[in-house]
Amino acid sequence: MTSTLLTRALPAYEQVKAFIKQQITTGVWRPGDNVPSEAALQQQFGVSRMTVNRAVKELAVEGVVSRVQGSGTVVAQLHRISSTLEIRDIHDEILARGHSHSTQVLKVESLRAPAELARTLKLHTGAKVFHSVLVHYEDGVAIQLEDRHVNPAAVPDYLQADFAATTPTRYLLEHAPLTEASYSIEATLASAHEAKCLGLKRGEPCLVMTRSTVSGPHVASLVRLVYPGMRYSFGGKFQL
Amino acid sequence: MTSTLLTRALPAYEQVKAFIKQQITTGVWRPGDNVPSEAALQQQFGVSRMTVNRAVKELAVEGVVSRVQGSGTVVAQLHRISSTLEIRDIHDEILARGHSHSTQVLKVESLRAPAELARTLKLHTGAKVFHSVLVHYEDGVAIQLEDRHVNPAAVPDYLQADFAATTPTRYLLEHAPLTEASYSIEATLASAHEAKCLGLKRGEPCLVMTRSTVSGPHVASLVRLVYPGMRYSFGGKFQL
DNA sequence: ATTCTATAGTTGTCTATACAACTTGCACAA
DNA sequence: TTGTGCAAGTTGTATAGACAACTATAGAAT
Repeated sequence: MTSTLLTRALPAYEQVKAFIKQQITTGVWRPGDNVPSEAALQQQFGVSRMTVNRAVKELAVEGVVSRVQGSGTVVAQLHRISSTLEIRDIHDEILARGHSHSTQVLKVESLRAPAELARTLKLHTGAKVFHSVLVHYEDGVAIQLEDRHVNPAAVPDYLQADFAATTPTRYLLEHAPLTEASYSIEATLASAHEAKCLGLKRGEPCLVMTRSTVSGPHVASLVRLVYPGMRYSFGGKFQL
Repeated sequence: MTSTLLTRALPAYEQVKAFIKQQITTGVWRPGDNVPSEAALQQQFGVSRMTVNRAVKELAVEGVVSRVQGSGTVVAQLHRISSTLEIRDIHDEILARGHSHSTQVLKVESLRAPAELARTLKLHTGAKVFHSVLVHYEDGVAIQLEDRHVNPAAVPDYLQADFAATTPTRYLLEHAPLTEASYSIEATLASAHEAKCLGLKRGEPCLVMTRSTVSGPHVASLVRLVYPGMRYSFGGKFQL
């Protein structure tokens, strides 16, 4: 019986990537320095150019190096913390943490859009807009206030959904395929109403994520997610 | 003279990507559905398998589809907002916005690490640690309080730097090649001292980023960046 | 019924080659 | 001096083929 290798041989392109990353992390190559051309690396490693190309191209996608056609490859100036923020159902998210999720539906209604809301949803002022307000609980503790406006043109049956069984996020992902989204995160103080819903004292800090999603031709949804500042944080990691 | 095409023909692999994304955004293929095999797409588009492979592989990296060797490709369940958070010098960042940057150095010192700090820097309690506190101004308005602890083993000459001329971030990026970093963002209230430094009223909300960086074998730096909540936000965008 | 085996189908890696697209520097002409 | 064009070097795209690695399934053997 042959012994099993604990560390398998890395694919050739991974070895090239590892070499380049090592040169950078050890400070041999510094930001702005030239990286050898594909032809040079090809000779050095004895592999085909396509293999070298894959290695360097992937490093470019990761933001480690920067390439210019016709000119060459250099070590990137700024290192990116590439954090992938997922749009996922808070129901699944809480269950994945091994906790229980419950929802309180505060409001499900149809209303006429005031000017600013109409602008972000690309509708006319006074157009019909759906509106839902929910509080999500993790093991009985309020963790998110979800105040959402939905474009009826994109999701006509939104008001018929049962938000005790299906979260608005899930309903939207299933009924309005996502094509585009943008978000911003900021710190604010809880308003009286928000504090009451989340069980906070007035004046406690909150993390607020505002997110708008596009589905096909429509701006489908504009949502304001309020998290208790002391009980929630966004995090990420970067590794060269 | 030949007329210039405004929209150039897309590369073949981009056309394949566009087709797949279109099937998803129009709802023809839903999350969990099978994506045709590379052989099938190869026939459909009349291109080589490598070209199809590139297209689908890139979509997998982007999180649009999910692949399993031997099994096949399916439309990914959750769509990711992939936001790249850059570690960059706040000096450059402010200048890039066309504003002026100035710095006030509040503290540059060496101290003995208390237990918790020592733990995160992977040092012994009581070990020597460098400490710097600065306030950064954008057009004269305080925008960031930077409270930083640095591992002398990673950056021995940190205290000799002139932080009026070079920001700590820049100094560290140049003297301690970055290999790893992790961060977390949360909302808190400004402490009395922080409020004073940033020119806020006590009790105003702040966005706090805590970040630790690794350079080679050392945990190089632990920094706490406090932003006035009303004047700063993190944002990002996703596009299928 | 259960387990094993062969096989077909799928994705992962790699090669050798070719041409296109772009940048840069240099020689040369106006 | 200025600009034009050329050549060399570099990255971008694409092909046809090959084998490896893995999965799922159907059929054979136990």
